[in-house]
Amino acid sequence: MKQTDELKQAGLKSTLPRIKILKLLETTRDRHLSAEDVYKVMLDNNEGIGLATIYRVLTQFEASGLVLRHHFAERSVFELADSDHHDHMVCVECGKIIEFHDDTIEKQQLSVAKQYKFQIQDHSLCLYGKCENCQ
Amino acid sequence: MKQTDELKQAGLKSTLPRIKILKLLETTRDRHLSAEDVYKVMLDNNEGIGLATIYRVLTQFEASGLVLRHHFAERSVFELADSDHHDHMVCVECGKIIEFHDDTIEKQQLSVAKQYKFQIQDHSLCLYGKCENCQ
DNA sequence: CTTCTTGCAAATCATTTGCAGGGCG
DNA sequence: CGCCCTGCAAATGATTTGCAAGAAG
Repeated sequence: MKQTDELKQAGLKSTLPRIKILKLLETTRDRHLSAEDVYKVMLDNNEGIGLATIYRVLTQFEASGLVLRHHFAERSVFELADSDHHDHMVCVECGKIIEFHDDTIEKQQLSVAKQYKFQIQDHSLCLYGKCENCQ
Repeated sequence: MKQTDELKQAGLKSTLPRIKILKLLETTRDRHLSAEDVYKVMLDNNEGIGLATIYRVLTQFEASGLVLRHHFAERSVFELADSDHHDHMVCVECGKIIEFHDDTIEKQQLSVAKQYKFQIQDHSLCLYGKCENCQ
């Protein structure tokens, strides 16, 4: 059971809710799910996992580095943390999320921070607008 | 009375709460206030303005373009919308906010969006870390 | 006066926490 | 079998809304 090992590696006991949530995240790499989203899927599948557990597990996943948390549209969304760093474009029409990475921007951020003697720990860059289909 | 005119120009009836909130924002251009922040100031000044009104007024200000809303640290903060566009660095220790503008980053964002045929309406770039004093 | 606005309290929303019962190692 | 984990319900914190009383034009 792959997820079991991933959880152990992350320092988390392997339990049914955690395995199922991790599995879901792995099958939805192209999306970014909110706790509520995860909850709905679990409901549909009659997994009997409570919303509080989803929040707890996702927070634990974040703490252990398994997932990343973003704050789009005043709501937390999560994605697996095993891909390279990237920023996001969010379509305000359909909610589609496009990931991108741009070295020029990344480097320039460091440069700007240095100018202000600011020690960057993290950053979030999010472009809002309309994706190709919604224009 | 200057604020009265600004409100009318924005299409809002000039009322005492609105004038006072607008005035406060104008005297705190260097900061970014949350609804709660505004409320506390009003309380200290015995203005007798309810928190709900603050929220309503700030939302109306945003809708009319008078102020900008940001979502730092899972909480909405507002700033007058009359200055040039800039991005933010937020100190995770003391909450200090540093504004900056970088043309290279701005241009690169447009370029990236074009690559994905994404029509940018807005963007938010926020660097999190420690400011000079908190390192 | 008539309508838009406000204050207060109650209602929501997303998220967190307390607690008693359950499941993993 | 002990301790960590879970479900459920109640608690929170931020923000919104309903409604009757109050200001603005």
